Amino acid sequence: MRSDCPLNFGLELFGDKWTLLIIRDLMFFNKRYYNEFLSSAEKISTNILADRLALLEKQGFICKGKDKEHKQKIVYSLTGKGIDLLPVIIEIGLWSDKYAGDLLSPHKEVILGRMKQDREKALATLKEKLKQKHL
Amino acid sequence: MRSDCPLNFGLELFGDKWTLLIIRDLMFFNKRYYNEFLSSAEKISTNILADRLALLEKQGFICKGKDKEHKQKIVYSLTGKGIDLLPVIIEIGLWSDKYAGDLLSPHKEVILGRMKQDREKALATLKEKLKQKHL
DNA sequence: GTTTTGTACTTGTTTTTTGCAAGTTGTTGG
DNA sequence: CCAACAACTTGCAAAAAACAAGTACAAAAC
Repeated sequence: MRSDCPLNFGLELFGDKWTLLIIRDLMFFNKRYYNEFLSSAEKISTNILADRLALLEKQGFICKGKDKEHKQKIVYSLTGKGIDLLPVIIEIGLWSDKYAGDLLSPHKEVILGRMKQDREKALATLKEKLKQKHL
Repeated sequence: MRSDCPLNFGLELFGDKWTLLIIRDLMFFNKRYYNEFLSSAEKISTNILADRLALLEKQGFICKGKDKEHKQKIVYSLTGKGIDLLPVIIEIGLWSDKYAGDLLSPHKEVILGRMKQDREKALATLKEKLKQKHL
């Protein structure tokens, strides 16, 4: 580690252009399989995806599971540590909503709109849903 | 841009290991000069610092000013767009506070403690102070 | 039951970014 | 005048990312 600063601690773990996008896919787009992450809009390359999934699992943000029906499939899901990144992701979203102008998807309002109305409640509701889906 | 997702928008601008640390130095450590950023705990290298300062200015997160007394010195300060990254930085800090265990500086509690007590008020107070110092 | 497809990767190569050391240009205090 | 300072720039080696292709094994199709 480069320092004992809390911000730096987080940045060393997920301060790059890809890691939080994988978490987002798990949180908001209900993606669970390798191929689903691969086909996201940002077009992550396969070696980077494999690398980040391994790192995320190693640090305990996500965990791997077996699929009952399809033995060859591996199911990825969030841990509590991963779910707790929700406020970080939401704040980045809110900042972008303020400064990106009309460059963003119109669908953003579904989530961000509620956050602007009542942040604490909207966060709590979303976190509960994530816990039910993932833990 | 890789996509029209709000999270991705933010990550393209400050999704790396260094950019937010410079913003942090401006926000919490009252750093204003090139050499001050250079001497932070994380030891950024000089070419990366120059590159990030140029990017941050280009995107309107910070602005360059002249120092009255010392003509050779350049003063960096935050814009409103930069100040609005405060919640993002705080959320990363709160997350780290929860998961880093005892790896973090004890000084963290000065800021993070108040955030846990009354987030909205603490954020508003800090933002006001930043506006007075920078704008 | 054998070929084909699907899924989760790995490997190799090129390009880009980072990290490190040193050099450059104008400033200023003595 | 001159050494130290401040804000960079430049050059090069190392690491990481992007791109293209290949592999191993399960399952579906024929």
